[in-house]
Amino acid sequence: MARYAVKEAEARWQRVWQERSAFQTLNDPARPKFFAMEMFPYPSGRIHMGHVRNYTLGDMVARFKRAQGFDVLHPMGWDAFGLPAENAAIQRGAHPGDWTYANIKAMRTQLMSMGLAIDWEREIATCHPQYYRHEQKFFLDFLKQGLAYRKTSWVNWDPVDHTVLANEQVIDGKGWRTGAPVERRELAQWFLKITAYSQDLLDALKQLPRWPERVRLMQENWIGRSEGLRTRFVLEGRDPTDPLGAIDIFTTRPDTLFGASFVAIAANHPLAKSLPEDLPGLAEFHAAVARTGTSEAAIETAEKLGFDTGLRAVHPLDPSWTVPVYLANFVLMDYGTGAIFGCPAGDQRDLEFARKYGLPVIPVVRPADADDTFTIGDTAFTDDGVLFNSRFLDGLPVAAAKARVIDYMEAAGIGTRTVNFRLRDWGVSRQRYWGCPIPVIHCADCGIVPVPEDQLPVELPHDVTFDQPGNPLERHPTWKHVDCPSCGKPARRETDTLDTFMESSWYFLRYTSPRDDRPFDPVEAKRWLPVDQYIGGVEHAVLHLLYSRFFTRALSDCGYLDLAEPFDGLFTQGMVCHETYKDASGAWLYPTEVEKRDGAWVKRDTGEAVTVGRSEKMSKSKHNVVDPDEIIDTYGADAARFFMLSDSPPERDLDWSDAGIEGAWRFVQRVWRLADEPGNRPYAAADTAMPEVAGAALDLRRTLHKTIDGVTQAIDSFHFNKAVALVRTLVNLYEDVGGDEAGVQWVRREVLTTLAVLIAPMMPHLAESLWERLGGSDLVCQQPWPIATPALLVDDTVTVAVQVNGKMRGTLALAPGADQDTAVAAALADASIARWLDGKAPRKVILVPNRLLNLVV
RNA sequence: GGGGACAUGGCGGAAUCGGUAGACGCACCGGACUUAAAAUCCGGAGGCCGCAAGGCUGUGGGGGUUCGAGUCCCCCUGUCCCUACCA
Repeated sequence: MARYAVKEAEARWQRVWQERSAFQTLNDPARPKFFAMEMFPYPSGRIHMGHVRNYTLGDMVARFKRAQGFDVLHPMGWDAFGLPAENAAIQRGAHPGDWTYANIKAMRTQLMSMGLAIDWEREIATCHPQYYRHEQKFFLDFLKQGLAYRKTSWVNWDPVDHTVLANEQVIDGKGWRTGAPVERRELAQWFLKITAYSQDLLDALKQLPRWPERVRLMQENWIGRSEGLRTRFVLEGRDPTDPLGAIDIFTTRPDTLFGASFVAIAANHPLAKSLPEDLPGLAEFHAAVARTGTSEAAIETAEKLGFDTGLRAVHPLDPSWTVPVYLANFVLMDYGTGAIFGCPAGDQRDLEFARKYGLPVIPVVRPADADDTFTIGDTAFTDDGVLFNSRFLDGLPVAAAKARVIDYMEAAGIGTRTVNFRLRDWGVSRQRYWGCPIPVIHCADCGIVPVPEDQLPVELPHDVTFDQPGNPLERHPTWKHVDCPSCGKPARRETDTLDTFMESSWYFLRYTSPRDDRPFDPVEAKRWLPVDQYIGGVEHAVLHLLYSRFFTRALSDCGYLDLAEPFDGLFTQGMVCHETYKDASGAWLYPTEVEKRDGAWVKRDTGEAVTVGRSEKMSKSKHNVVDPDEIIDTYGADAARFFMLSDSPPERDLDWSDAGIEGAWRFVQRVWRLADEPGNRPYAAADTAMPEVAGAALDLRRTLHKTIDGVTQAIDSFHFNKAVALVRTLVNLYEDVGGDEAGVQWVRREVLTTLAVLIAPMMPHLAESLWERLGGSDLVCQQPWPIATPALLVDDTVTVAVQVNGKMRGTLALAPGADQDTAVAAALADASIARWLDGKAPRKVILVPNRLLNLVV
């Protein structure tokens, strides 16, 4: 039996598509536009299964929309700056630029072998000066608009290598390369004022109905709007007008002010920095803080530590009441004012702190059904309740007490109702080489001087070395030494580069006119944006997507465009997982190193027993990866794509398995045989007039049109696995219908030609081969999407489920739309149903037309 | 620590609005073809009881609402993702 020669066919169609520029953006204003975009890859060197899934999903949408008549923009590019290129330079001696461009070349070839309907003429790489020069211009605009500024913040510092480490490079508090305990250091860095848009970024989430609910929720919580009170605790014996004479605090629980037992400030609060360094225990406290990483998880899970400064602060509502002032490692300078008041009775963290340092616990809110003898044990009371021990707030519920105390304090001029956001400004400085240079110059006399726009781009120097740790830009003999553009005296270039999230915050704009001298052509951007369908991993749910939303607003405010939201539709795909394997020594094994022999997993070469672990996200560290190249080489791109679309819904994790890809491959072969080997299932020649279609032929035809309808809806709603199931069901029925009457033959041709178009977004190469074999004109990727005939979507009879007292007792075949009396009569006439009624008449009847009949006796 | 999700046969999943649970596929079992195997084709199957007809039971665990719950509500358990310098 002749197999479908997958490799030859796929290579041939890819060549044909390229020769005919089949996927070039049409730029046809008569058609509605559709911007389909997947998250662009980091050029690591080889595509992985996550990429295959992402681009398969995107290609499905792009090809489907193209068939539906849209002018589709479906581009590809490279998120080409980043840490791995520098690691490669350190480990292998390769230049980050050379390494990156070689990787792009290799990965482009791999992506092309997937047969994606991409307009490759719009390809971009963010490490190219023609890309990042525009980003530098944006930075200068942000600087002018006050959206970029400098301040100090903490970084992870490796004391041996003398370099800044990414959170990822800190493992159990130690530097990944040196193993030395990481220290926190304060460094002056560049920030973008994303907080200027906090409220707008929050409000606009409501206008993104085509985003997953969970992503909107995560962003909402990330922005973290909270309403509360800002007030101050004056330090005992100090002048309240002195900047260090009082502590400003923000609280969302002003109702619990009468339960205050301490004030806590961040370790890097200005007041903390003003303390005498020789206070006993202070150095130890700071050392402990410095040992904690800078990540949120590290800070929040660290043991709560405090240091009593010996200072006392006066309660804002009672001049005779003072509380101690502590430094605390859980108070963050970036949130609110960097200082809190502690009410142990109403906050679990405060309670633990109070117990640890022997501070009083004054209960101020009690459950509504408790009396004033209510006390706090080892759990703070954080629910709604009634105020007590709280003077003029006594007896009020929490919400009323909040309003009352804020009103009182505003009237007295000792507090302000304030909105606070958890969102912090975006730190964009990186002390690294392989990123976009920040276009400013530091001059001893003039301060920070922007690089004049006619001198952009500030290009990275190519001649850098990675033989010693730290930023090569710092060590470069000449690069950073420039004359001040303002006064002409010797000055120093900024050696920090930009966070790589900067490049991904505007690449969708560049795609609309990738070779323009400007960042983008405003006319093109206006036509194409927003992106109609953006597809990528849920791991980007907060950061990348929020930064892009901010960037679009910031660019609009700088006059580049008039748009707030860059992504109209968002889809977040699940991860690709695979079983894990370990040998007896606990070393991870690659799937290619193991095999199943007599029902047990063993190492392929030695036969040694292998432990099979649960399926986890494919990762190099656990070796549970499958190489897409090998899969495409063995089974073809169509089978790989079809498997990616089968079974698992796109938003869920997908388990890669050999059995799954083999099943997909078998289906490719099976579909091909339908057309190539008609055998006892002959189909009509092209242009045959329609004969009478009845019986099995009509059933098949009805199924075809239901399939068209179902597949269309399934693709529209991202239920690609259901689209696949419908296609398979159609093929199953096709194979079940025998005979060679004219009607059957005619319907067979209708099914096959329609099938070619329906599967084209899933298995584009097979679809072309099928189309060609059937004698279709042009290419199947140029065919319009089929439309179901409504009359063929309804059946002669419907199956109605019959329940007695809510239990399934049988089914009835009824005419569509049969009324209650007809249905009940039919049920009573059916002995297998009637016997459950015990001869009684139904007391209540529930009919769901065409679906269900429930008789209650 | 905080935030977000998920849980249905041996496995991945389907069930559009609260209305026939298990579509479709994988694995498995039996059969055909073959010297044999592969491929292909035909048939079977949630579990328990039963020769069968059929019955009972069943969507992580516990409770509730309803004529009817995988779906809605409350509580619990487990797993995964994100947590601001990985991208």
